Amino acid sequence: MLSIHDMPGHLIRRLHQISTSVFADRVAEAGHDITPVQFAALATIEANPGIDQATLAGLIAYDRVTIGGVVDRLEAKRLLERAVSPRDRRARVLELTPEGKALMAVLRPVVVALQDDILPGMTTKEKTEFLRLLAKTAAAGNSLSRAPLSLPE
Amino acid sequence: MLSIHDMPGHLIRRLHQISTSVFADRVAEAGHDITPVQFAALATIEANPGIDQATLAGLIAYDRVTIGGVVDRLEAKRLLERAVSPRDRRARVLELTPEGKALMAVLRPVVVALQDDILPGMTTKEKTEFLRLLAKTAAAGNSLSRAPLSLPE
DNA sequence: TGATAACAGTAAGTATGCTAACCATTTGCT
DNA sequence: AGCAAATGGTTAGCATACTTACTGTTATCA
Repeated sequence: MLSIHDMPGHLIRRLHQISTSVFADRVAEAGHDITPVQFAALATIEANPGIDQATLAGLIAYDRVTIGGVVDRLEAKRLLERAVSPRDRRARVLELTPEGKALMAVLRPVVVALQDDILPGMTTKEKTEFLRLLAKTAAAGNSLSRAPLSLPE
Repeated sequence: MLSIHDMPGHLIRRLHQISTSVFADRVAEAGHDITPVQFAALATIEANPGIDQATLAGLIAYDRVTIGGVVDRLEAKRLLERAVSPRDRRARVLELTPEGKALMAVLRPVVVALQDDILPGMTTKEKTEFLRLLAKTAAAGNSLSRAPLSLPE
């Protein structure tokens, strides 16, 4: 009898829960209030200034509606600016504000550092192997997700 | 420069996203409308009739508030019954209804079967190793989570 | 050119998954 | 017994993370 506790789906959820909890703790310790998706959005906009919301959603694998809400909140925090695209009046182009860039400069090392703490209880070797398989299966299952990763051509 | 796409936290979220998507697809194909946490709650109540909400929350590693809402919806669907505990008037004891039991009889094999599809792109050997490490790290990180797994003594 | 399909964004609605605060009840301790 | 602490549940509030449906704009192609 396969118990809930041994099912891959349940274990993945648990690990995700641990991951987001560690993220929240470390970011709060650093004195900031940013969620994982907000960080992902800011990092992607910083690397792709002028990106529109739909492309951003594809790059970080979220649906457009969720990203619309995330961008709302980042705009309210004055971390980014949103403007109608001059090339396509449907689209909104995004840019980090100076405050957004300053926050990323502070937060990026914090977030990079905490990545090492979200896979506890494994040896370095095991961690490497786990990450290899994790990347492999996430890539293989991409199209199964509701909001697949979509890189612009 | 560690990109978002290579960070463990992001990859774990992606896999979780794939996992919940596969779950929703398979359950919908079977003609039902049950979420992962609803299934976990029903399975745990079935195995522990008369369990109270707080203990249930601990067994499936959710906070009490979330489980309160999940139980609300399962009660509204007539899949379980909630009653004041005769031994502790604070607590609510939970039991599956006949409909709840019938649903579990149908759904359990579906959910067990779909577990095999949420880790695509890996060989059988890799899958086994991945699951071993997944269980290991989820156990090691249990206390880091906001809602740790808590087994009654 | 003119219909029509595709696409960007948003509104409304639902379910998770939390925090903080609160009430009622029970437990533990003196 | 009496009282403080702990516990079970709920309310309110917030941020994901979706679905469906709609508006407005752009692209396609007959």
